[in-house]
Amino acid sequence: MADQPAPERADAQRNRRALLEAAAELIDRCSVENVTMDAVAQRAGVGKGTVFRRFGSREGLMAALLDHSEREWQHAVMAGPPPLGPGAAPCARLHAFGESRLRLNLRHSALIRAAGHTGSRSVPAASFAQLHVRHLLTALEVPGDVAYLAVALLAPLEGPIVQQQLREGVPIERLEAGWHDLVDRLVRA
Amino acid sequence: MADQPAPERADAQRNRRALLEAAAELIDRCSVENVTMDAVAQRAGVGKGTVFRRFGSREGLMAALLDHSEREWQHAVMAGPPPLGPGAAPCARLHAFGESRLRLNLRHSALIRAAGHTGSRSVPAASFAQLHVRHLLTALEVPGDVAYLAVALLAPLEGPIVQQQLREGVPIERLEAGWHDLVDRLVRA
DNA sequence: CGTCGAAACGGACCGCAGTCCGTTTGTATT
DNA sequence: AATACAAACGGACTGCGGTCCGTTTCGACG
Repeated sequence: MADQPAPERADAQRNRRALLEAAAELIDRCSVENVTMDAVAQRAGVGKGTVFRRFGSREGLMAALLDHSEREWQHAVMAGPPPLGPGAAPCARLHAFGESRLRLNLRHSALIRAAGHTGSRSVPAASFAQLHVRHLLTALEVPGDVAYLAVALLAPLEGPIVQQQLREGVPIERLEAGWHDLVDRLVRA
Repeated sequence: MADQPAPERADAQRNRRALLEAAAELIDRCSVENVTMDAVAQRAGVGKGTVFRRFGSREGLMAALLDHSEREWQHAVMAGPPPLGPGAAPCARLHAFGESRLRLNLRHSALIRAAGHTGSRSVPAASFAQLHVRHLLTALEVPGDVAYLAVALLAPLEGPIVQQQLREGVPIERLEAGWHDLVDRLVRA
């Protein structure tokens, strides 16, 4: 099999990198929501049309940015040190996984919001988290609809829900405790 | 204690109703995302500024619309026929509750998206659902952090998550089965 | 090295959310 | 009923996301 049908022209690739870099820089200077597409285009030295050609929409651009961080995290999960990475017992990994995911979703919450539904959890490297949890649950011999259980476990870690709770004054330690408790209850069958 | 500091002027109240009605009508004619604020204002026979004065933003308007349906549902839960309403055993009510909530979130998904974070679950009649589940869990003598458990149970019923699963081809019956299964596992302690 | 087609580019242009401020209207008071 | 003031109104205006299309550039091939 060949690669994707179109290997992408050289200037296009250069522009994409320039745009991502420009966006990242602008975002860390002012906040995510204050970065305009025009500003990104200008800083990258390209026309506005180019930005939209590459990323489709503002959400698309943010999603691309997210994707990068997400990949690093995926690497930490699949090849990093235990207990998050391989080498620890499935149960310990599951506990560590939730904690890590919780913090990740929190750290990127602004970006996640800006990425909307085009975000990491839709198409691309999509439900990596889901697959991983599912895998761990299987290893733990948890019975039942493991795929659904994975979704259900992950759901309360999502950015919007976590943020809402923090806004209501729930301390983050309690959210972590909740996660661990939830895992314990479901793993015991 | 008196009412809210400002009882709201008569014309203001009239305009609010007109706007909500206009919005509802336009939404059911074309889809939610095709309804513009100008159109709503025009149909209600008021200026655009008035719309924003009343509802703050497009999201605010959508949230107000949602709020109405949400209240009806709340009434069904608190005073309607069993098993959703009072009169059934707590366990049966909890099962019925999730199913009903799932369908509700699905039915209003477009509106929920349009209402963004200003939506029902933030400030106004806020986490009614959460309180109710918490109440039922307490009645069932489920031990632990019941407030967190309520959030965790509700999370996988949220619009975005449900829609994502449907998009992946999961049939809705499986989501319902997942809910019932989850409840069973958590209630057994 | 010259030619050619496809892909990328850029920026003028459009529609809509949201703001601003001068004007109008409702209501409390005497 | 007249007055006065706060609150509501309306629509011109701004800024940004997104589109469109004529022009430029890449790179494959002879």
